[in-house]
Amino acid sequence: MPVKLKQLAELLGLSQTTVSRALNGYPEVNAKTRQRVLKAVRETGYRPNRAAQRLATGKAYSIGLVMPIASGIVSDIHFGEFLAGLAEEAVKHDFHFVLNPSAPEDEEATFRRLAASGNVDAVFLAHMRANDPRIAMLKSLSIPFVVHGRSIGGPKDYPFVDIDNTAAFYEATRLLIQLGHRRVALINGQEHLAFAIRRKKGVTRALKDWGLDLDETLVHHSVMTDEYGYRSMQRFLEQPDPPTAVLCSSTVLALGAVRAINQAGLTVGADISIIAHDDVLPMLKPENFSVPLTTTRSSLRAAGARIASRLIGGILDRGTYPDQELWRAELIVRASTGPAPGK
Amino acid sequence: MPVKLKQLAELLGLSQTTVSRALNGYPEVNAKTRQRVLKAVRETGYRPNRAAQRLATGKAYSIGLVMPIASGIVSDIHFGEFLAGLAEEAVKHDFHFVLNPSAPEDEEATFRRLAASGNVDAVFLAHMRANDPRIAMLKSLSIPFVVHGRSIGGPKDYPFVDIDNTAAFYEATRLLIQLGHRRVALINGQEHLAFAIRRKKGVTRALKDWGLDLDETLVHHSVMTDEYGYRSMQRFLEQPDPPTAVLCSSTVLALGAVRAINQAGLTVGADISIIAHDDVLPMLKPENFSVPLTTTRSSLRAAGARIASRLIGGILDRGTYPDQELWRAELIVRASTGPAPGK
DNA sequence: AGGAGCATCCAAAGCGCTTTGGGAGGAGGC
DNA sequence: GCCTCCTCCCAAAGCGCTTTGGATGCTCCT
Repeated sequence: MPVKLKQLAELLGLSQTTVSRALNGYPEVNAKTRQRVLKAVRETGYRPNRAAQRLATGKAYSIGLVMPIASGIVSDIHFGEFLAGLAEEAVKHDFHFVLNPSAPEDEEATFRRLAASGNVDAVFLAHMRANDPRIAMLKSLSIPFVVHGRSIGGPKDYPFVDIDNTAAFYEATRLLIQLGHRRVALINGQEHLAFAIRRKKGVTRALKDWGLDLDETLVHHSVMTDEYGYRSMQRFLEQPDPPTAVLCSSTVLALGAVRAINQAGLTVGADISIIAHDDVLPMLKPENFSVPLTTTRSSLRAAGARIASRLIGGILDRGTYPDQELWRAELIVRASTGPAPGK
Repeated sequence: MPVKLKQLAELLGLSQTTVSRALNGYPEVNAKTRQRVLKAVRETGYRPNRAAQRLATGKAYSIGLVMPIASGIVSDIHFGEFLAGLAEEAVKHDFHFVLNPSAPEDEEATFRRLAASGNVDAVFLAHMRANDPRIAMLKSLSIPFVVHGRSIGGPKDYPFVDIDNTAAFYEATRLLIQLGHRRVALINGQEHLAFAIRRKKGVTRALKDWGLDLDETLVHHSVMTDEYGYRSMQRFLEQPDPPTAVLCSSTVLALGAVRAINQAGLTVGADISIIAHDDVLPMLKPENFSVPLTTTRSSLRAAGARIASRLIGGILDRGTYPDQELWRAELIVRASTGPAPGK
């Protein structure tokens, strides 16, 4: 039988009120008293009963998740990794999840139901598209949220955590150009997703800054699986004037691309340079590729943890966070990039 | 402001006790009264406050999930699909999840903490191995659980939902034999997993029943990704006496296998027959393969939903379920299977 | 006729926290 | 020396449900 607040108060010769206030950081309690309370908590192993807190405060201490289920959609490896980050942080604070599988067309209704149910204090949003209507919707539901990624166009004032995709792919492309590459290909995520749009923009801009153009036939958009990486690369190589370098939006895509390259009898890093974005998936480390992969790195799990942290912080009124965070990806050079052939 | 039990009771001219009992199916309430109550609930849209129920009953109304995070491990597509099934059912009953990411070596501690926290009423267990120690552990923690899959060896009396992997692959193999195939290969899941062991057993047994042997060089175990399906098939085809038929433990593996076959200039269903196990992944339908795939089918999402259903039923003391369920997979013949070449 | 026994309902006591509305006592101002 | 104003603490009232321990009639038996 776990110790309860009442017992703790008796033990300390204090009222429940004071103990509760000491624990929740209210100012009207003597510093010395607070110390005594905290010490007693440590010794007794007291943990407040979440059910009681929920009832008393009206907070749900849980966060809502709408997980997309549909044919084309990413219930993929990236989602799992992100979820792990979210959960890692949530479990520390004893937060629950309400998982709502939802077909894309029902998503709005799902969010609405979720907000109305009172079962969650906050939600998070991902897979941002251009002019994503869900941001305005969540605002109108007036439920706290944090977006993973950013929309393009539409309202600007919403909380998000994103990486600077444009900059990351700009820098990656710049490196390739500096190495002498002139024909650069891009194997990207699905065309409607904001991150894919930005990455393409980064590539385009870098090429332009050096007086080059992005050849549209060297750009493929698809679900980010091994399979599509392979197919895309294969088609690039079939072209009369194949690229000497390729950027991949995921190491998963790169896996397929590398296979296609090898199969064509070419060597990664010599005949074809490759840079991939690395979400730091534990099962697919760029350094373990037969030719270690040059990458733009930013941990998906860390993003999940950060978003959970911000959501939870907001709910508990603790800590202050910047509203909009744009993380820089690190450009890590390994062996898959080299001078363009013939330079 | 949602309507509460008290208001509902006043509205009906009844006590809270009676209304509560009417809603929770207690016998000491007149049938007519119960009907009145239910009608009022429908009209007012009353929904009991979960926080209050949690506090009053001591139940958590939530189920615990330990999600494996580690290099080799499946935070893969199959997990997402299963999770969707779980969540689909849970959301119907207003159940929450407590997601615990955990490295395999910490799993025991995680379960222990989870059970002790009182945050969950039940947990579920997956990725069964032979002699899986976690079953005994969960029993000793005396927290309700349902296993997805079955162990091999060890205690027999625990609740599970599994498919009859042995039978499924026995029947698939039998079909191949009847079609004249004699050299049959198997691209399986990881060797230590119970389902993989059983599937191999099914193949072995079928071959044996027809006086044939399973050639160990025609059996590969790996994580079930496209990539490994491709590699395995490629290696089979390089053999001096390649198989004329291959069984895959997942459509994901089959995807790679098919690619390897095509690339070798062979035709699926004519030169090489292929049967895959189909978990009914929305993004990978066997009927959409260039040559539609013959499969043993059993929906992973349905299994998730069923397990959630059983866990929730157990918590609410509602409904009775068989303790151990062994589902039969359906063998669905499509175009990827045909007579062995030269027959 | 007098209970026993059942069916049906109710008042009130929790569940374990947070929060409201003071109250005691000492410091400081005049 | 009196009043005001903090500082620090407390008692008690919820939060919205479930459940205990009766109460009240009625039927049925003997």
